[in-house]
Formats: sequence, C-alpha cells, structure tokens
Amino acid sequence: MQNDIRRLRAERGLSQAALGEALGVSRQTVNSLEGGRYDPSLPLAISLARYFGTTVEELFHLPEDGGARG
Amino acid sequence: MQNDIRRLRAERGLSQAALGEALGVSRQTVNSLEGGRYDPSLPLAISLARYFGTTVEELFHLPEDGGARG
DNA sequence: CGACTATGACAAGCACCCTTGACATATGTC
DNA sequence: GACATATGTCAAGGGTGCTTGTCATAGTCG
Repeated sequence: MQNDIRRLRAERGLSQAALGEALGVSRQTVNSLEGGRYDPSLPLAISLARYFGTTVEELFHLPEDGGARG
Repeated sequence: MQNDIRRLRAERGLSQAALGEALGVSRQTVNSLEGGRYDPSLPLAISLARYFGTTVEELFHLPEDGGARG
C-alpha cells in the first residue's frame, strides 16, 4: 500500500524521529511506513493524515487504486 | 474507536454476512467491527468507506475526537 | 414443532503492527 | 580522528486483526 509520508515529511523539514515523536510512535515505525514495509493501524493512519492536513484517502492508496496515472 | 458501520449497513438493508462477502471478510469480522471489539486494518477501513460512499474520517472517529458534542 | 435467517459471542491459530535495542552507513562540524 | 544527526535494517517480544469452527438466542415461515 503506497503512501506520501516521506514527501510530506520532507516538505516540512522533519526528521523521521521528530515525526514519530509528534505522532507518538517510534522512528522505526515511521521508517517502516515510508519504506512500505507495512501499513499503519487505522488510528495511526488518521493521526498521520491530520498531522499533514490531508485525508486518509489522499495519503494512502489502495493497490487496486491505480493512482493519478490516467 | 467508534464507527457508523451498523447504521450505514442497516440503511442499505444488508446482513452482516452480505457486507462481509462484499468486502471480502468474514461475518464475524463485520460483527466485531460494529461491536467496537477492535479497529479494522487500514485497507479494510478504506474499503468500507468506499463501499458506503463516504470517507475514512467520516466513518471512523478517533477517541480524542469528541464527536459532535460541542 | 422444524427449518431457515440474522445476530452475538467465544476459542485457537496465524500474520501483522509497533516497541526497544542494537549495528551499519553517510553527512557535517570541529 | 572524534562526535552528532539522519537514515536503513534486523531481532525478539507483546498486542491485535482476521480466520474458521462452534454454540446460543430471536424472528419468520410452514
């Protein structure tokens, strides 16, 4: 499942550790999410979307989703 | 974590089993989600929101959210 | 009553989310 | 070279999402 965490974090000049702290998770969790190693829990996904001022649907993309290609 | 699954399902006249089948999960999963026994995974949450024509943020409410109380 | 549907709930089991702790590389500063 | 920050990755462990299987209750239909 793809996401835009890395891009949004970089736009804000945050380190993975700083983002993790702001969200109440470890830096390894942020790193794993950015690397697509696994999907966040629903509460964490909502917290992430809120933190970046966007929505869960904008931040995370289902595999069947296709993306903004067409 | 609260959600509006039961209400939306009832509005459509679906059984828990029918909804589960439409989403690719078991009826026990639907039952547990409605009963608030646990939160869905992120992919399932997105699928649910889509199925009901709403958003994850509308369908699921963080505990700190307060709700429509004031 | 007998059969079917819908719902609620529990148990065991597997996979996954997230944690802490650790090791490695790359960059920048002194 | 020594130190600090930022990132990537692995391991072990605990909590939880979802599965199949099962039992119980309530309502409807014959």
